[in-house]
Parts: sequence; structure tokens; C-alpha cells
Amino acid sequence: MRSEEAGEDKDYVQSLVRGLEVIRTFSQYKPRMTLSEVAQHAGLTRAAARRFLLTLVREGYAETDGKYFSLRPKVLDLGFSYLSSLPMWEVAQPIMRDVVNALHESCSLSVLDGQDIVYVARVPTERVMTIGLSIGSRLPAFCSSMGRVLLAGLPPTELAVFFDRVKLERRTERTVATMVALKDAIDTTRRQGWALVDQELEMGLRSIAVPVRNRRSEVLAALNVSTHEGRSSLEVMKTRFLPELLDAAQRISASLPQ
Amino acid sequence: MRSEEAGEDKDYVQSLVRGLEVIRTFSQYKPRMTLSEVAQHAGLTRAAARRFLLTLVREGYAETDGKYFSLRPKVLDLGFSYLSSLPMWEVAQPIMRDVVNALHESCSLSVLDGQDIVYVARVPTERVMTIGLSIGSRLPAFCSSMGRVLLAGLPPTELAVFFDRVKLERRTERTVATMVALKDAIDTTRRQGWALVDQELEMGLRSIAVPVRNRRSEVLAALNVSTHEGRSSLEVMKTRFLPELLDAAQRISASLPQ
DNA sequence: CGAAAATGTTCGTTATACGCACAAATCTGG
DNA sequence: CCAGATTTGTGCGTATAACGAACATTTTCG
Repeated sequence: MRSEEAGEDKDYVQSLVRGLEVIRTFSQYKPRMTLSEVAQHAGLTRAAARRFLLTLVREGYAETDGKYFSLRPKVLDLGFSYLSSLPMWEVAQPIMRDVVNALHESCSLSVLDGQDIVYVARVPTERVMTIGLSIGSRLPAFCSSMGRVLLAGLPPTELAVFFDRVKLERRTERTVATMVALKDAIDTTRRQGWALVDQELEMGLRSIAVPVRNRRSEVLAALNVSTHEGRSSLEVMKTRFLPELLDAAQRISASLPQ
Repeated sequence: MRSEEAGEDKDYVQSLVRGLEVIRTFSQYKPRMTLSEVAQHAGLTRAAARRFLLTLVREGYAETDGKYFSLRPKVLDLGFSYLSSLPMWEVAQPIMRDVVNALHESCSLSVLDGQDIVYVARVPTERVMTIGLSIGSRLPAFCSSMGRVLLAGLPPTELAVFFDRVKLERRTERTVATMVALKDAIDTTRRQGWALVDQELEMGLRSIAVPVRNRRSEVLAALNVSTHEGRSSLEVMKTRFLPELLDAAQRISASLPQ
């Protein structure tokens, strides 16, 4: 049953997409589901959902107790294929640990994916956000320091696409709320080479980020330190955090394979 | 073209399995590949590999520059479905950070998958292993402290399956090398409720682990602290690290949803 | 305990996915 | 710079993988 959404039908493997959708339906709120629940949430017929689930079980990606299905750690291999293919894989984490040792704040690395930043490495200290953050976590790019840095590093045409699609949904009263203000913030980030976001993502949360570049000066990822307003002033972030971050980013860049 | 390996052919979705295999072929050593390379490494015809790659690109899991294909961060969503469905998701990391603050050593959480442990959370400090470790990384269960703990918590029939398949491949001269010695180590672990592994996985590396249980006392995961032989004696690991770990594991267990 | 709901299974059908073969584009060595 | 080698793009006939409806069976629940 071809759908128009596929566009070029002849090179589209619908069964793969459906199977991936089955994996994606599992979540913190749906850690395990019956066959009918999976079918409903993944938008499949019960028979199709059953075939996908049984296939995932056979291949070790999922398991069942006879009634409920849940994912197995083998699914992490898929994400690990991506993580281990990152050029800064292997070198970033020790350098990030040095940052944490120096500043006693959480340090993270992320990349841009559509409207979001996605965490690819993290050395946590004090919990700084209400929600737990982990490799694979996503946050909106427009109101995060790493997002501002990644957006500032986009070629103009890609940035234009981002602006076309972004929805400026406030997370706090301080969240940037107009396109003019967002563009100005990104311009400022591009000019000064770093971004500082103060309580736009969550009240109390402050973070400062810098770009990690490859040898062609393209922005590959963003590196940040995040803290709580009660622990670090904006001044301390600029005078102590920023130099450490710039140094760490430079060290990561210098360690990249050619 | 049905293959005998599928067994129950009628409930097996071969296209899903092939597509997942395409994702899995990317790695640190093959961060990007041409179409023909993917076909070769994934064991597919060039036409099939092409359809899968184009489908992954369409859905945002991969990208291409017109010649080379590479994975995109959206693949991390798949692993994140699994991570976020873990019962200790959200509560483990802050507690692990407390452990790191108290002991100044790396703390990790892992689950068992076949012959391996798979890292599901990590608060790193000093780099303790030669290879970088991250969420999704795998290590052999038989010669790691977390592996010993997870194996000790297996029901007898599952442990028997593990013994049937395990290959005791030495990683150092100290690696346990006989089934008798391995079984004794696991029995000891079960009896004392923790495992200490000293330079079996890698020279210089020491780690101590305890089980994280649910309310029915089933072992869900293992929690460890790892250090270097030069930094911590075996005595310090037992007298300082172990109490902190037991306390942390208990706090994680107490925080699990019902 | 019976009705409702969920799951298992069969099977006819179709369209999904296949792979071969040829065209086109790219690369490389002389 | 060009010809041959290699790789990729694509069409298309075909096979069968995957589909889903319908019915059987099992499980759940009031």
C-alpha cells in the first residue's frame, strides 16, 4: 500500500521505516507494551506489528514475557554505530573530564539535528536540569547555548531553512520570543565565537558553549558547561568557564583524525 | 528469497533486519562509506543496499554528500527509546554523581546482553581504560566486575546457557581462564553480594560492582566504580568504595517506580 | 462463568522488494 | 587528456515477502 508520503516509491523500503517506528514507540512512559498497544501507537495493523515485534525479538532487539514486549540493550548498538563514527569519538571525553575537574560543573557535547540539539557526550556533575540528560537526549536548539553555537555555524541556506521552521515556544519568561531577537542572538554568537544562555531553557539554568571545529573550520559539534544561577555569576562564566571551554574545544579539534 | 536462518518464515520481516544491518555496519573505522562498501560490508546486493540507504536518508537517519553515506544523530533516538524505558532512568545518574563526588572515581551502570555487559549510564572521571567508554559500549561479562554481578543474579537456567556459550579469552595474564575458576568467582559474588575484578580486563584496571535490584529482588543492572591500581588499593576498594556503592544501589532501588 | 478483549494463525492477494542488465557517471593510470 | 575500469543510477520483469481480513483460540474481567 504505497503512500504518497514516500514520494519516490521505488527506492523506499517501507518495512524498514515501519520497523524503526516500532522501536521508537517505546519510551519512558511506555517501557513495555502489548501487541495491540504497539500496533496502535505505531499506526500499524495488529498483524504487521506482530511480525515486526517477533522479528525484533528473534534478532535480540526486543523481548517478550508472552504478553508484554520491551526493548533490549542491543538497540543501543544502533545508536553506538553513530556515536563511534563521530570524528571526535575517543578524544572528547577525557578533555571534557578535564573541564569538569577544573570548573566542577557539568560538561556536554552535542550536534544539531533539525530543530534540536542531540547530546553525544556528557560528563555530569551537579544535576542542573529538572529532567535527566543522557546521550541521545534532545533539547530545542533555538534556546540553548549549544544550539546557538551550532546554528551560528550553519551555512546561510541551512540557517534559513531552520528559521522557516522554528517555533519560538517559550520555556521560561526569558526565552527569546521573536525572530529578530533570535537572529540577533545568533549573529552575536557568530561574532564573539561563543554563546551564553541564561535561564531561557529552564529557570535557574545557565550555560555557555563554544564550537568544536574540524580542520576546515566547519562546526562539527558544540561543547558547553552548564551551571545554576546560584552557583556561578555571568561574570565568572565569561572569565573562568569560557577560557577553559575554548581551550578544550581547541584540544578536541587538534586531536581529530585528518 | 527466504533463508533457512529465519526459521519461522511467515513472521519474519527480512527487510527490517537488513536495514538494521545497514545501520550496524557503520563504525569508528567506517564512519562513512560508499554505496558499494555498504553493500559489501552488510552482505547485500548493491541495489538493495541502495534502497535501504536512500530510505534511511529520506527518514533522517543517514545523510549523503552524493557519494559517501554516514549516519545522522537521529539514529540515537533508537537507542534512546531503550534507555528511557529503563526503570532506573532518571534516578540513577544523580546518585552516581554522588558516588563520584565521594570517591573521585568513575562510576558506571550496565546491563547484561548475551556475553556482554552494555553501559547504560556513566559518570566518568579519570580515564581508566585504554578504550573510551560510553553509553552503548560493550565489554565481556565474564571478566568484568559488573558482569560477574549480573551473572550472579541470573536464574540457573540462563546462567547455564551463558556457560555453554562463553569463550574464556584472556585479556591479561590475570584473566580467569577456566570454567571452574569462573564459576567459583560467580559463586563468591553471589554469596558476598559484590564483585571485585583486579586487572583481568586490562592491566592496571580495578573495579568493584554491586547489583541494583527491583522490589522483587531481581537484579536489573550492575553499578560499579573503577580505578587504577596505582590509585586505590584493594583494601580501600573494600572499605571505602563498597559501602558507597551499596548505599547508592539501595538508593537507586528505593527510587524505582512501583 | 460467560462475554469481551486480546492474541494466534491461516491464507489468498498484492504490491513490496528484489536483482539483473544496461546506461550513465566518475575515477584513474598512462 | 583519453580510454578503460570502476562505480553508481535506473528501468523493469518477476518472485515472493509482507499484507490484512477473517476466523480460531486464549486470556481477561466483571
